[in-house]
Amino acid sequence: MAEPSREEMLGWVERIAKYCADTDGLPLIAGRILGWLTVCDPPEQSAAEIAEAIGASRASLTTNLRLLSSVGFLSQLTKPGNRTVYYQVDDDAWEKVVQRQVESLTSLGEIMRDGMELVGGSQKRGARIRAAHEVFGWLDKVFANAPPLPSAGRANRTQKEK
Amino acid sequence: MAEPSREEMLGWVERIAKYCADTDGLPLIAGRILGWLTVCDPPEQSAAEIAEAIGASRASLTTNLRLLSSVGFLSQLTKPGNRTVYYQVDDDAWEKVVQRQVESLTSLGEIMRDGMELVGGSQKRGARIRAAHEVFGWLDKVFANAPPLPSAGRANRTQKEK
DNA sequence: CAGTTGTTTCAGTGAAGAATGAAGTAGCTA
DNA sequence: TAGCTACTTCATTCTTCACTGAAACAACTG
Repeated sequence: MAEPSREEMLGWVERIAKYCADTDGLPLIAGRILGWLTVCDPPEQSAAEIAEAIGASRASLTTNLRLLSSVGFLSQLTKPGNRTVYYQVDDDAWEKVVQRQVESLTSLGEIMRDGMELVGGSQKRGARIRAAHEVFGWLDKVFANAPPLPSAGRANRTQKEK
Repeated sequence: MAEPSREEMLGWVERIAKYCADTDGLPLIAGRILGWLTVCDPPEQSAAEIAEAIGASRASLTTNLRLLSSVGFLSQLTKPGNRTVYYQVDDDAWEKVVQRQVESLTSLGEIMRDGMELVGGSQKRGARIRAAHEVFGWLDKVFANAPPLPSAGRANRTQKEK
């Protein structure tokens, strides 16, 4: 298996960044960081290295690394006798992305439930919202029947590497 | 069942609008329109009526009504001997919202597949992206096992009311 | 042909926020 | 203590975009 070229990797990173920006409202640079850290070698990288790779300023890196860490997508890693902080993506970062999307749908379902209560689902005027509400009932069912997430099998060995 | 007060309705509309703006990147006013049309009485309303209800300018209404129509969330309705155009939400508008979210996740899954191909999922450096990829495999399975959408039962009787 | 009504276009305003350079801070080394 | 080096904060620039008022437009009525 040939090593991927830097260009190929950056192309892929850019797709990820675009996705994050478009659908998650994340800053472009945050998306690039996330993308880069999922394919780079080695997995842990300093802010400076990342900045160089994706072509962003250090200041931006500070801001966005904090953002990603606070949401729990990244973990930090320090090495003895070295002031540099290394960052790496959590193994289940992307799972969190998915979970967040699913949860947001769930919350929309709750709003619909409230709406139905508000206008009375049985009346004529409730037809539209009743249709909407059914969709979320369907969604609930889909996830109720779902197999457990893959991460359930993986212990949370992220972070701790004693 | 008591009629909901205008205030209650507007409060609910605002929740919907916030959701749409936050997670779908829709303009606030578009979200308000969508929300209002989901609970208003009667279901079909003129641009002027909507503008009055949600407190927006007619110009904004034009813009956002076109936006919502182009995405297929609204349908238009005219009455003989009346120049006014009435708008109403499609019965499956909210289903489309859900579908769009799901599709966006699917597309993310494709990006991950490409990424794994890029770095080689078997190598050490592929551990992170392999974990990500598994999540999307899981997602696929979840929807593969899913019951059909409720709209499959409902004929598309929107639009046509002969 | 005027007059009325409903809708659309257009240019402008304001606000939000991404990204940066430069200055500042903190920790290690000699 | 002086001098690096890694990182952070701050103030600023720049862009984007929702929203609006005013004017233009189109269709119908008498």
